[in-house]
Amino acid sequence: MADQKKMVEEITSMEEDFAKWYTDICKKAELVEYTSVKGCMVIRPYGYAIWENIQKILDAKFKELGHENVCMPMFIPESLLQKEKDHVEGFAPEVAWVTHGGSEKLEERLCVRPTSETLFCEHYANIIQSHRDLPKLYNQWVSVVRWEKTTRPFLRSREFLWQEGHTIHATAEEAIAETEQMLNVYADFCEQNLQIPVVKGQKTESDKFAGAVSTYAIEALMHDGKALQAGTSHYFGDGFAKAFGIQYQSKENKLEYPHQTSWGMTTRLIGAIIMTHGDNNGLVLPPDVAPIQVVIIPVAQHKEGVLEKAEEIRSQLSSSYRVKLDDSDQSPGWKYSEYEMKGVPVRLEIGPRDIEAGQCVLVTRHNREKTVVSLDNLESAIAEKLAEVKAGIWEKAVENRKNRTYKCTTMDEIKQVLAEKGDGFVEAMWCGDEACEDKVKEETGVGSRCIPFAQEQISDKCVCCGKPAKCMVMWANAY
RNA sequence: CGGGGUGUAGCGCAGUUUGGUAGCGCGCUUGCUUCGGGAGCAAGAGGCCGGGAGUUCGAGUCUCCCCACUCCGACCA
Repeated sequence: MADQKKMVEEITSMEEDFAKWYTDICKKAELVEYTSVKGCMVIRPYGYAIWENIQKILDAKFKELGHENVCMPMFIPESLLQKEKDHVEGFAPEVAWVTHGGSEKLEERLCVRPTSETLFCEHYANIIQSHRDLPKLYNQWVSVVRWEKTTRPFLRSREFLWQEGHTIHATAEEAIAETEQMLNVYADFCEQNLQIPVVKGQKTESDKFAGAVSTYAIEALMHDGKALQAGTSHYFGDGFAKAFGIQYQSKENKLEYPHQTSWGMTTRLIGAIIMTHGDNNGLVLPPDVAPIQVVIIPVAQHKEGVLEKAEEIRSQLSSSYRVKLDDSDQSPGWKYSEYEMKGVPVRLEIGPRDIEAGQCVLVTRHNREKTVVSLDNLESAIAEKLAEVKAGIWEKAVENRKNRTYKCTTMDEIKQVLAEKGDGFVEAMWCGDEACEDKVKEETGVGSRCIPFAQEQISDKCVCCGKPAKCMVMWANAY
C-alpha cells in the first residue's frame, strides 16, 4: 500500500529493483536456498508447504475428473526421445544426458526427462490394444530437468517440480474436449484458489509445444508488467501415436490411431504468486495455499494466562484452519514483521487487555487493517477475514492487469504505450503471418503470448503489415 | 551462449589500488531487564577470504584456469 510505511527493511523495494525484490522475497521468506549446482535450488519447508497445498487442490480436481496418478522413470533412452521429430528438435537443446553407469560407458546414452511424452507413449503402445482400453487418463507428480542457460528461483530452474497429465483417447473430439477441460481447470485454479487473473488462449504456431497440433495456455500479468505462462494444455492429435506405433482395434474391428493430450503446471506458480500479490513488505499468500493461514502472536506472553489463552485459541481454530502460535521469545513487533514478510493472510494478536475484554485483534496482511473481534465468534470472524483477503488481493490483481492492458492498432502505438506506461499486455490484431509475429517482437520487444479466446475486433488490419487481420493477439514481454 | 557486475562469519559489507597472516554492523549463544510494530545492557562463540594452480621469504590482496550468484540480450514451464 502506497501510504504505508515500509516496515521490513531487509527487502529491496520493487520500484527500486524488481528482480532483487523478487529474489529477496524468495530468500528472506525462506522459500528457497541456492545449492552449488547452478539452477538447482532447495525448496525449503515454507516454500514446499505452498507447493504441497497447490498439489492437494489440483490433485483432488484431477481425480474428481477421473485421472489416475502414475510414475514414469526418470530416464529416456536417446532412441526413444528421437521417435517424434518435432518433439526431439524442441527439447534436444536443453536435455541433460547420462553417459555412464558407474565407471562404464553406456551403450546408449539416457536423457533425464525434460517432459515425459515419449515414456507415456512407449507405455501406451504396450498396454493399449482395444477401444476398451481407452481412454487412459494419467497424471504424474515428478520433477523434470531442462538445462536452462539463465536461471531464477521458481521461474526458471534446471530441475523443477510439476505435474504432467497425459491422456489418450479413441477420438479427436474426446481429446480436444480433454485439452479444453484441463485448461479450464487450470484457469479456475489460478483465479479461484490463487486469486491470479489469467487470460486463456491458444499459442501461435511458432510458440506451440514441440510435437503438438495445438497448444493452449493461461497467461498471467506480473507486478512489473511482464507476462508469465501459468499453465499449458496441448492437443497432440494422432502424431505421437503414429510415431510410437500406438494403435487400437475399434468396435468396427478396424485398427485406429488414438488421440492424445498433455497438460502441466509447475512450481513456477509460486513465482506467479510472489509477483502477483507480493508487496514491499514481502509475500502475500492466497489463503487457500498459505502454509499458515492464521498466526497467533501473544503480547506480553510472560504475563499470567496469556500463553494459556493463546494456546486455547490455537487448539480451537486448528480444526478449521492452518494455525501457528508463535510463542518464541522474540518481541511482538518482530513477529508482526516476520509473518508479514512471510505473507501469512491473517494475524491474531492477543494480550492481557484483550483477554480481560474477551476479545482479540485480527489484522489482514494485504492491507494491514486491524479489527477487534470477540472471542465468542472467532471462527466465523476468521472465515470472514480470509474471504476479505481473497477478495482484496483478487481486486488488486485485476486492477493492475486492467491498468496495464493496452489496445493498439499500429506498431508506433505499441512502442509509445510501452515507453509511456511500461510493460503490460498489448492487444493488437494479427494477419496470421509468422513474419509479422517476428517483426512485432523485433521492433517493439513484445512477443505473442497467445490468441485469447475472448476475442475483440480492435481493428480489421494487422498491426504490422496492414493486411486483413485474422485475430487479436495478446503480446507481452514474458518470463 | 554473448556482454557487464559480484563472491571475505548465518546476512549486509569494509579491507584488494600500494602483498606482512582478517575487521565492522546485524544476527547467533548465555544472563538480567523488557514485551500492543523488528527492545536494552553485559559477557561470549563463530573465518582453509568461492575452488584450484602459479608468482613470492610471505597472497584476502598479484597472474592464470574453473565454479556459483546476479543484471542485460538470445532460448525456454
